[in-house]
Amino acid sequence: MRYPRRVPRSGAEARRRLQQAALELYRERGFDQTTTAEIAARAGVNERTFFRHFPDKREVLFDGEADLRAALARAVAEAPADLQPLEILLFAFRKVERILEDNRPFAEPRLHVIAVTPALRERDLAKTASITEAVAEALRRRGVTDRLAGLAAHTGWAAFHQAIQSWIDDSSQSLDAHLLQAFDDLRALSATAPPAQARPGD
Amino acid sequence: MRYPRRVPRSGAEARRRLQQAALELYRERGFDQTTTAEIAARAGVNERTFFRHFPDKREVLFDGEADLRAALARAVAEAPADLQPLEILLFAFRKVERILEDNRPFAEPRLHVIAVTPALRERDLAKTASITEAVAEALRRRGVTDRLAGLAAHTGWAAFHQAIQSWIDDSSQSLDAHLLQAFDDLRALSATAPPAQARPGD
DNA sequence: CTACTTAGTGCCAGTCACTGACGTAACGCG
DNA sequence: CGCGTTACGTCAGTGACTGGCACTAAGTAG
Repeated sequence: MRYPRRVPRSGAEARRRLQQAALELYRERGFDQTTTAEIAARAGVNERTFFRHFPDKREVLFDGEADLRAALARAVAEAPADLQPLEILLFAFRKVERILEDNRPFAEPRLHVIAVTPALRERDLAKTASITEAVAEALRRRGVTDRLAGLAAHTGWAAFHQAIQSWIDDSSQSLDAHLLQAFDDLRALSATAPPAQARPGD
Repeated sequence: MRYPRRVPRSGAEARRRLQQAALELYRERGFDQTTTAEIAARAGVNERTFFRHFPDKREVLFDGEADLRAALARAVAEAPADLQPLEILLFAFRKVERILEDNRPFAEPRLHVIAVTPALRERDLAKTASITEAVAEALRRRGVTDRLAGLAAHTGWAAFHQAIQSWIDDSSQSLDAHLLQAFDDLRALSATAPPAQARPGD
């Protein structure tokens, strides 16, 4: 009787409850000190149901990354044709900022838990890599050279990541402002790039 | 009696045997289809001993990353004083190339297993992040701005990583040649960086 | 040669993440 | 109302990982 009868058996409902319960417990007593059984209990479902909705204990905090990835890939594809690789990325990041800004109430505690939990940081890095690869692929579809696409995606994401961190630390400015700042930094960095060198193979 | 009596009880010995056995089994039947008990059995030790040498089933393939991290940090610290951030990194990467080149016989199958195993790719990304952070810290110690250091480390590592991939795919050229190529690409990318923009906050 | 110390190991019991199989309750539809 | 589909509960397992304790092979001091 732990499951409210009035609630329709929607699946999405249990899913949301599990995510909420997991985030709460991870914050209260830490990721390692939380069992999947406890999460399920707080969400009012069976432990088995937890694993029907999420492949593992970590993934419960990483829902929606697929959406971000898809949105970024689409934004890259739709960017104006006359832009250079990094300009395309700046355009794309600015276009998906809203997804993060609207999600801040959930995103902030989530980022905190991830930051203090090695296992979750690992998963976060994997998600980042997945997104970066999707962005690189989107760039290639626009005709950007193979090697250059991967490099640009990594570099651009580094700036984006930098912006998000600054935004979390200093919410007095918008994420957009932090993003533009980060790309300015990137420009400064580029200005100090090492000069071309003679290669042994040449 | 599975443990040869002539072999001194050195610890390092068992450690090496476990690494070898793990790599073999992961290649033969896959990471997920291999149990830690099987690894221990092939190495001629108890399963418990496996976990005394390695914190988990993955880490057995990631020994030595700490050495690479330390070597890179040292190389960054010892780079000529008049270099710019990315020049410092190129200098540092060229200095530690040998570590990878000497290890190729072990590194190649290892990279293959990692490439086809999601769980191992995750751990690999975590190691990469750890190294990147150490490099950024080393840059900061040289007086590089906080934000710039992280950005430079990420960007530089992206080039290094790119070089390693190219090197694995095409061993006809040295790792050094691939590395110089990657940094040339980086320079080309920099040349197309988006121009400074007016920021709302200004 | 003995006693003491230290490191590396074997063995055992236990927790917990995760899975497969099977039965059941809640819908959606004709 | 019957009926298929979907989400869920229950149970029995496998395997990664841990703590505790005893044992054995060194080295070291006396």
